[in-house]
Amino acid sequence: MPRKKNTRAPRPKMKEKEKEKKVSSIKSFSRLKGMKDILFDEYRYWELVIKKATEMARVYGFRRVDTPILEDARLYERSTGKGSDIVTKEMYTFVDKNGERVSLRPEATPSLTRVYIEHGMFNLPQPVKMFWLGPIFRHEKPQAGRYRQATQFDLEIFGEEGPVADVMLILIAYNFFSELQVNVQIQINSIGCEDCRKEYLAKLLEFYKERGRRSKLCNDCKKRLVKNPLRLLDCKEEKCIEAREEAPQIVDFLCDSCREHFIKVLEYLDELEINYNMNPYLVRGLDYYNRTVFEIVPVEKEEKSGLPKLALGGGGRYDGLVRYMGGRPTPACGFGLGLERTIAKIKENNIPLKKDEDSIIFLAQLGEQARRKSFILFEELRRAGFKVRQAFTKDSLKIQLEEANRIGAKFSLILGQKEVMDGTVLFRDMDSGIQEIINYKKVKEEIEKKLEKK
RNA sequence: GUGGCUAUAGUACAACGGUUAGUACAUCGGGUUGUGGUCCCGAUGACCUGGGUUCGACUCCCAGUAGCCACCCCA
Repeated sequence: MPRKKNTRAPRPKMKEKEKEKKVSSIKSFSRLKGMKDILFDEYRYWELVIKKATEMARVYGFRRVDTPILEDARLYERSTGKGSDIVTKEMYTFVDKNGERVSLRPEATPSLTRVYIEHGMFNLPQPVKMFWLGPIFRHEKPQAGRYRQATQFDLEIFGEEGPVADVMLILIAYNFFSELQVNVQIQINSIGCEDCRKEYLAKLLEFYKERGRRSKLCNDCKKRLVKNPLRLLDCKEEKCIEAREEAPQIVDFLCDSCREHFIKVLEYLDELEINYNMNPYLVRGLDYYNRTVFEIVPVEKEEKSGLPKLALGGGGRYDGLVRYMGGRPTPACGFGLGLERTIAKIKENNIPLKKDEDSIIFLAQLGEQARRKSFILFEELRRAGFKVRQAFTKDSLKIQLEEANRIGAKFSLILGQKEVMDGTVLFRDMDSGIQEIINYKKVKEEIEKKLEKK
């Protein structure tokens, strides 16, 4: 056949082109706002992070629990609480066919508390330590590090009152990040128990009501003064920050047992050499917290950051929740941390991922007979523990070798008509391009030998 | 919910008020019908939607939508 000249392909006639255009203008779908697809290479980061989370949880004796993504809306309204934005503004809530109000879970703790109660886990040896990992949903405006579907790694300890539990959680979270080479600091505070907080709140209100002070607050804070005065403390408005400087601090109002608890926590953290910062303004947005609250924030390398850093995780103690949700009085604490944000940090730090695999052996085939034989050989090698790859759907050797190259195969085994007849296999070293003929029956031994040499 | 920025092939970017909207990478094909990575040649493939200004808009204006970012809040 004569060589094709570089004649131009005839342009499609206008009509055809228009037709095509019509076809392609059919509405196509795209992701929902704030939702992300995780594709091929990206997934390697996920494997890394999930593996680390699993490992950390297991080492410290946490056992995995999964809960449904959909729950009774009231579960969250009661536990997370109407004082939180999560419930009032951000929850995905629907009415199902039976008229039940159901919600996509916005966080893990309520479900796990439900699990503890529903399955009578107070009958298990205490404490009960749960490891949970999965998607959560919050209907917010998406932004850097904020998605409507996010993934959390969450640990909860039920039935342990002592400060060791708080510390263990903080330690795990801290190690989790350290070992992923993400530099973090723990922001920590104690918001006391119901009793001491009551006293403190009274003082706090008194303080803010002093002459002129209230009028200086931002509008949100004026509302908070009535609804949720603790939250005055972590307002980011400059004037509110100014105002709080002189405000009474809750640590000064802790009752004896709360103070002792908090001090013990801090002592442990000192001994464990965990980088923490006692932050008297940290209060957290959920209703159920008491005593220890903490957040995990990234430590930036240079002074590149403005003050508000995205928290990578947060948690604390919620001793009253189990009872409040209808269970026996049970002390508890937990934390959740965001995997998307964690991965973003890992990427930011250019932490190299381990190479996918080395010493991949690619199996190429030519012709129907050879393909069948390759299938068998492939299974044999796979069972023998070799990292084999193939492209049996392809016919052309060229394309198969391209594939071998793309995935970084060390060697290719080529099996064609000729080799089938001779009972041999072509062995190709992908770096050098050197090939040799080896006996089909001795393939495994030969591969072993070659791999050792490398 | 409020505000800012952006919108061009699969991706990353150009350009222009006026016939064929460029480049790189990716993809596909060929040079090599049993040989990849390099090289060479070729091909496929895009102006977010609607309105306005204009003789003429991908370009200018407005709106919508989407994306990114910030505030709020949080993982």
